[in-house]
Amino acid sequence: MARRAKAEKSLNVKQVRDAEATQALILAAAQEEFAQHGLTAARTEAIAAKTGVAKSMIYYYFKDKEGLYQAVLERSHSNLLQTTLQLDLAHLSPEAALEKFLTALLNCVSHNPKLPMIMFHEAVQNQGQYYKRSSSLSIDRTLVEILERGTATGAFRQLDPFQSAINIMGTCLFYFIGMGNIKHYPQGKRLLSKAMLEQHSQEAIALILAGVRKV
Amino acid sequence: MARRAKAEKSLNVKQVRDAEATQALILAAAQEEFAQHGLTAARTEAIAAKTGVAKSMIYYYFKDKEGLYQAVLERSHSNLLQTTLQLDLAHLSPEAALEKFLTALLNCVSHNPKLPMIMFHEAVQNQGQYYKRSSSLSIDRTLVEILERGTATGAFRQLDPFQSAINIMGTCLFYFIGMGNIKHYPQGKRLLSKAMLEQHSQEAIALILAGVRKV
DNA sequence: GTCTATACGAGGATAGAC
DNA sequence: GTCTATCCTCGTATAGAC
Repeated sequence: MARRAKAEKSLNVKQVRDAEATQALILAAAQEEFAQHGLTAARTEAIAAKTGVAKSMIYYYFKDKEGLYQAVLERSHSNLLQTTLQLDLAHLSPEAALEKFLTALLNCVSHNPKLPMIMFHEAVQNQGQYYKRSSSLSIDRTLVEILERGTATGAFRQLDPFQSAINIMGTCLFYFIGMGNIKHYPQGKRLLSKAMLEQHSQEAIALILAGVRKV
Repeated sequence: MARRAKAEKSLNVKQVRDAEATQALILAAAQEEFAQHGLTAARTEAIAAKTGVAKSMIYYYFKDKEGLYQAVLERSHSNLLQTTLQLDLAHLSPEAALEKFLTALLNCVSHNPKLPMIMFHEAVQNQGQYYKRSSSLSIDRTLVEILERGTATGAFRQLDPFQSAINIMGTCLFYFIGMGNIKHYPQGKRLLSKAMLEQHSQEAIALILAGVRKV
């Protein structure tokens, strides 16, 4: 109970016997664990320890580890999915649309840096079998469409929209995925500080916009 | 024995009782397994099954799972490390140096598409604790130096070399990491076909060179 | 060097009290 | 809804024969 009270405090939750609060607690801890380890290597034990609730609550609310994983996956993607769908890019020029899209994307992941790690584990470990269901593919499709429009109007140079969409996503997301290796680079900056995240967004957008623009 | 003979044939190995051959067999299978699952989620059982040798041979040659992991990590990186060190970029213009570096990098990973997956399991799961030792940081340092030189001479636009190096690596490597998710995108192409790999290299280089060049 | 058989611990999942 | 205690499978690692 001491452990639970502490965990609750750090996450701004109060009641001691509240279904929703407990679920939220578990989901938050699970997101961290799955982000670092992926489905197979994640430990329900570790998740329970972080939340302060009993391990069995995971099974009570989510049936099994896989159920919890799918809940985390869906919850993590929904934010980004909502955001990109609400952008209303059709009336913008390709370049303006691209910049708006990238700003939204980078803002999302800056506020949820675990998301790229989760996506990555899902891609590599599970070959995207769960990702497939959670129709997050629409994010990529949005980007491809912007690029297609830009090459058609001549605003962008001749490029392959599909390949370029992948490479652009890489430019934005790699920072978060490679963090664990990057941080050993001899330079004292905290990669998740507000200043560094802001700088990363600006640098990524600048690189991409310059990279696609017609010369 | 039937299983072993088969595995040996597919990897062009012959003798039935040969220390080096067995080690190579295990290393090859382990690389695949670790690439997909990372250290913790990898199964020694699965590695043994792929090779056709008994599970206990892993422990005979590599002491334990972690020992095998480190051997795989070192072996996987050495190729890329060798290549980048031999490039002799100092006498080239920043732009030429960058193109040569990128070509070498993309060529390496195209021939060993598992490498980026291994690097990033290492980054995410293990926070780069093994990567750190295997002085592979020199690859990134090479790229940072090219960018520093380019901004100093005015060949490149004003950009942060450290941030840009990360983003550039992302442009090149994300394709391989995100493959599991990307392949579900509704388009019939095999991402690892020679044609697609070649196209990816060209698109990535084009995007990056255009992205850093002074306008 | 290679195999088979097995010990042993870790971790997913459940039972049942409160 | 939540906890404690427990079951049992899976997976690492070793022993020992060939």
